[in-house]
Amino acid sequence: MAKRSVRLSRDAIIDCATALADAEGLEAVTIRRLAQENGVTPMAMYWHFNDKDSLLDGLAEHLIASVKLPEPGDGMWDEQLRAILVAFLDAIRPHPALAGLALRRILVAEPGLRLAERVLDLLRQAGFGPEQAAEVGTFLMCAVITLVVGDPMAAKAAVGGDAAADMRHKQAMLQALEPGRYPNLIAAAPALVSCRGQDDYFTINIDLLVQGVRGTRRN
Amino acid sequence: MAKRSVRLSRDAIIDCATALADAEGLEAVTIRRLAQENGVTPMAMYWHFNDKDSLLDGLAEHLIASVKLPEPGDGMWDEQLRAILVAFLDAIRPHPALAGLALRRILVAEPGLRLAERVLDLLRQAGFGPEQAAEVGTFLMCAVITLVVGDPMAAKAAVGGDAAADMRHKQAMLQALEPGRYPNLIAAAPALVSCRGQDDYFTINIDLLVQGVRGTRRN
DNA sequence: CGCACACGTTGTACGTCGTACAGTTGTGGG
DNA sequence: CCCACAACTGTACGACGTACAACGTGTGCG
Repeated sequence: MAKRSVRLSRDAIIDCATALADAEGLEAVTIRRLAQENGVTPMAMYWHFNDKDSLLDGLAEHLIASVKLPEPGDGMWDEQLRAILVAFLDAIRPHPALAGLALRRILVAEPGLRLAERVLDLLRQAGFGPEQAAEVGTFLMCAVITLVVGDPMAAKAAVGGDAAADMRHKQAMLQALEPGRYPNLIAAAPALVSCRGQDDYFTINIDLLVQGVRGTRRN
Repeated sequence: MAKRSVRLSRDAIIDCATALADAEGLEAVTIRRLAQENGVTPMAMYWHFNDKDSLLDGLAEHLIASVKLPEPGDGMWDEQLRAILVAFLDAIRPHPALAGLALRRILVAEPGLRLAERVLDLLRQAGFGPEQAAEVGTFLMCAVITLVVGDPMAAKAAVGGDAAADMRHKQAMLQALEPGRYPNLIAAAPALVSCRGQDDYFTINIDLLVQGVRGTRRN
């Protein structure tokens, strides 16, 4: 594709990999493909990254670094918590193929540490002890990531996989179930196949999480 | 390893793959490895499964089928909902390496359909409309799965990866952060590295989810 | 009793992946 | 000018999923 202008840089590779993942899914992000995309030999990648896993570390860090944390402000703790979760969500939503990488990588780089620190701080304000704040905070961040990775758009890339046709097919399958046994599935079929990726889905479930924290705290 | 006694069966392969994933992680579950484990040629697998993806479908279905759904009983909807989420959690906790497979496969086989139907039914009882029940129900099941996949035990298999040493190292790293910037991370360091996989973590966050549903419903 | 045939399995081969190891260049500071 | 070192190339290996065709074998029918 593109011949490199002067030199290759770690950041350029990460940007390229991010674009590639957005366009064709995470499985398209391959050492060889990235090299080709930059007009370079596969082994050239290993100058900038120790191995593929550290490339993925870099991708996750870059993704988490794009979170626009709101100022520590003065609102209620629950409003601030929602704002942080929404900021996190907004950052990862454009990159559903990469979101899963962050699941086990939040605490490995500085941007994730800042995010986690803010979340823990608010949970402490809400009355949680250090251990419970750790447990709830860990889950909250993982849950936000899960909101994004379930997106069916992440599966569109596979050899021209037609996502729309797939969804139509799935909905038809649900509505063809035995009405006696699965009335709710049939009634909810359109929403079940399309809800992920829709604004409603994100707002109602972020709400659920914040309400859950309110209902779980000790004071 | 093991020579097959008489013949190979789809179920035997799935059981073998499950055990393999539990022992060495999902990345050890490979067509060739499975064949070798059963004293058979790799291509023999393709008689029982179309391709690797349908093998993974089978693994996910088998996992979801192991959920011991409580009887539709007569308690409050929130108690019943918790019971179902706990049943789901209990089924997938022994197999953290496989849990992630279920994320996008709940609605593809019968056991997942039954689980989803029950969840939707209870959400309708709680006052949600069909669309909202679909959105919340989808998220609830994904969230329970997320509780399990974050487990650090899933990363132990890689070439003799010493999970305990890894956790000690991570905790030391957290506690070595600048105290001025990351006080909460430092205070919660022990819990942050060990909370996943502990009973507290699961119960408090299942609680959070149920409380969240209560706080989000319309009536 | 024997034979055909489908079921289950084998053998070989191809293309892709990550990456080890050693060699080669281009460029900037002495 | 030159040379050291950062950046990159070339070749090779083993593992992966799997296409395709050939092979053995147990079972049911004549």
